[in-house]
Amino acid sequence: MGNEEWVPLVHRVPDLGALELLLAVARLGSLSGAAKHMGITQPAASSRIRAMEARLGVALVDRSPRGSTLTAEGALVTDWARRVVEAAEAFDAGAQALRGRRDSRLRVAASMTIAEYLLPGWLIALRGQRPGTAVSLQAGNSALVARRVLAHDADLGFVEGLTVPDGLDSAVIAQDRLVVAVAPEHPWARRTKGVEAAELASTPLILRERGSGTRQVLDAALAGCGGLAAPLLELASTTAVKAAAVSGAGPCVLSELALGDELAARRLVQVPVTGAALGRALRAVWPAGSRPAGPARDLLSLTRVRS
Amino acid sequence: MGNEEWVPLVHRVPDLGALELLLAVARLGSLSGAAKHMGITQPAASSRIRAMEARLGVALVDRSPRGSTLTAEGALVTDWARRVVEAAEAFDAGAQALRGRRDSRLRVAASMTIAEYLLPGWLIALRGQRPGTAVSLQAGNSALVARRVLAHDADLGFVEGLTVPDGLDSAVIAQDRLVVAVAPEHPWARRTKGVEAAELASTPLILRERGSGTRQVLDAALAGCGGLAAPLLELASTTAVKAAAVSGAGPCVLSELALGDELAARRLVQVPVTGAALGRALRAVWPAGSRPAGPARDLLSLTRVRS
DNA sequence: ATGAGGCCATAAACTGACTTTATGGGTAAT
DNA sequence: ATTACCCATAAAGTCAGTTTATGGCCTCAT
Repeated sequence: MGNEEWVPLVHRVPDLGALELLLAVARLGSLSGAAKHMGITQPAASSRIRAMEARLGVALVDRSPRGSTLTAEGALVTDWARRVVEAAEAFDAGAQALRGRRDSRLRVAASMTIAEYLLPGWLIALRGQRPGTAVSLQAGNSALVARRVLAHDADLGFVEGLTVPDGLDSAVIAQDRLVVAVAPEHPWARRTKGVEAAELASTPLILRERGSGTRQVLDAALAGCGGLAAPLLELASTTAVKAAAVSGAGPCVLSELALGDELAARRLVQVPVTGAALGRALRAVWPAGSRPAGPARDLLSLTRVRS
Repeated sequence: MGNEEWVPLVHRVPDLGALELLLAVARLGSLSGAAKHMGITQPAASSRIRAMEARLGVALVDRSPRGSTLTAEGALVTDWARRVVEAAEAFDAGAQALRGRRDSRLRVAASMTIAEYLLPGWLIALRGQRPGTAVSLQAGNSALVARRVLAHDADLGFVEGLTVPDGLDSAVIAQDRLVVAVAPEHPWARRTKGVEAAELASTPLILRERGSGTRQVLDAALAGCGGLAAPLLELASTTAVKAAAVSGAGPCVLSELALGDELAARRLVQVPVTGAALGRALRAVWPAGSRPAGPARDLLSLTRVRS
């Protein structure tokens, strides 16, 4: 992250409106159609696409008197643009949930990992099938989630701990797994067989602070190996942990959900672990006895793992 | 994708500059520091953050005379913003590679799936460790990649077929897997045991067009089960296939790389397949005999799977 | 062929969001 | 107290993106 000569991204990447416009052009097959879809005029769309092509230095669309189609490069750029726009949609879904504080119809409480990585996608899906639903979101640790749900301050909760808090019914919605990851230069990156649980337990690691769900699972999994060594670093956020590991400080342990991007980009390399169960269930929870109904049931059915 | 009343995303999501600024505030702990980092003045940063808070309806930062820290909601929003910015960085890395046509130092040819989903991440990593390297990218099917590499029009190629084209050396860089996915309402979504290869082979599927690497692997894997039934739909792009499957047209088969987002958001549900090997190796290729050197070697070492 | 209806490009005037410049008030450490 | 951070506010400036207005090109149906 810490580059010397940093030119802000904004000057090199078209803005979200332009990317969205490009997607519309790809889908509708014409600039004027895309313009209408976006609520702007045709010359505006033409100018924006042209500006984008100039900035990227590549022709994106083939214009013809009966429509516009993507060039080969345009198709590739559009695919990358789609990922940006989808991330923006997830941002929007989360932000909308965060905004609707008291008065909304479905109130959700979720642990950090779930709120960060899974909920935005679910909310997009929920909006797709029940467009009217207003959702509010409260994020915090498992104890907070349990308290909210029990007090009926939330209609549905999502937790990632090992145990279900008392007074709540639950359903497993996904399996998460803790993953050990190191920078590509780290000796562990070249290990064929990964590491034994005992070696992992005796190695100083980069971890989330004590009390986080992640830390709790790791403690429990390595209890049989003499417990965890003193941490190398203890950081407050997932991102800080990743950044430290990427910079080569040492091995880190995080949810595979949180490590997806880093592993795909090879900024970090996964190290297999033998002899310890690092899996954990992600659960939806609700007050014992009362089965979720209405919007809560809709969301639950979107997330529930079938088995 | 086809909503009735469509308000463009731009009006609901802050622009990339604002998101980037928010990340800078989170990292540096002050508005003025973030402003300097972004090359704007402190009042501009203050105003932008304020505008973003007003738009989202949530306080994002706690301002104090000795710095600004994120609120709890701000931390969550920042994590979502980070995903948008990372997607934008991937866009930029890809776009830069696309722009540098003839004259650049490292010329890469890659198949569509790899160019879409993996290369941008690798290029970000490459830029991180060799900032000066200019990369150009050509995307196409395996045959085109092979031709480019053989003709020394590309220094390094990436293919996803079953076989390595003649005259090329290769290294496996990752394992990909074809995944069968259906809309959550589809009967297969509730199957406990997934589907048998024979049943898959006899079911009309939504597929990429013949000749794509994906299609080729699927044909080969199901050859033993009497071959593939006539496709339900045959579409030209990964995105079109996903859209058709999401809308409930039927089961689709795509790379797990392409399906990541849809599976996480539960727009599609994965169906396990028994009795067929749907894995495939993703390979880097280069002219036989000549081991990659210089920037090509750097990129290769970033992507290579350790084993 | 000829007119109608698509599509896209260009030019000029307009608008507003974001910016800088300029200033003031607050806290903490020397 | 002085210095050095931090942030907020107000007013003036700037530029990208917009609309309005127009024209050219192609295809299809009459």
